[in-house]
Amino acid sequence: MISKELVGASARSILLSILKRSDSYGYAILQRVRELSGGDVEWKDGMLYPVLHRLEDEQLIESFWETSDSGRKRKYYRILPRGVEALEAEKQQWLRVDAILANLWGLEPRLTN
Amino acid sequence: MISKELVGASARSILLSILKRSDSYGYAILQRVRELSGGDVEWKDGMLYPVLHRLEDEQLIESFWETSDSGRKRKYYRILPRGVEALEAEKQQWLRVDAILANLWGLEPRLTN
DNA sequence: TTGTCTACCTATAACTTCTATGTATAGCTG
DNA sequence: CAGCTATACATAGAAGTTATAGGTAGACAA
Repeated sequence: MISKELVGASARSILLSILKRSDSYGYAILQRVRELSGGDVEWKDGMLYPVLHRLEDEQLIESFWETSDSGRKRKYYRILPRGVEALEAEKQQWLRVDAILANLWGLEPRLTN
Repeated sequence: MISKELVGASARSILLSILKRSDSYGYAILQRVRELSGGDVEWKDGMLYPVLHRLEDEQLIESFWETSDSGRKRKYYRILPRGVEALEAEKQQWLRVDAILANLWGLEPRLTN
């Protein structure tokens, strides 16, 4: 299990990264995260939706409704240019902190780009 | 500048890592962090002390007073065995999340040991 | 018709964090 | 020696965040 601080600190980056790859909707995102983390990161839906709404408020993503073949309605999210920029900034910050920790832990620094 | 979420998520690991290397006290820790991060992580003292007290409450570290040559009193902190274990756990968590992000970002996975 | 999975949403209690502020001493400079 | 800066520690409380628990509802299978 991953601590809630870490989950919180990585949530926006993970969400934006998933949406950068392709548009998606809440339920599918939850499954994707579970899959990516091998079950270590267990987001509840009640945690995900407020974050999505927040990202939308900040105009990093936008949403649109679609109806699936089964007739079920899904609210899709799409990353916006501002979101791509924000993701890049968050990535740089993550790598910066990672470098500090790697240094303290005597790990090889990551070769960025 | 690093976001407060990331600062928060890394704070305990950074503190425990510093103390694992050697005992230290608040003011010196602040300077060490500033130095390690090249100024990117700017902890205020009002942010540090509550975290130190918290770690002490959790018995991950302990404190003792010393008087420096200059006659100034300093409250030193020393990592406890439980703290070393906690640090190792936090490290594993960090690396786990880092692996997820590295995957999403198409970076080389870090070779852990 | 009962249950499970899909799908979305929100109020609020609980928690955390930062700001502002306080105390006090050492040592330097004019 | 007055005034300033750096050192050193501490906490109250405002402001903010987050997780829990709860709610709605349709599709589908047993």
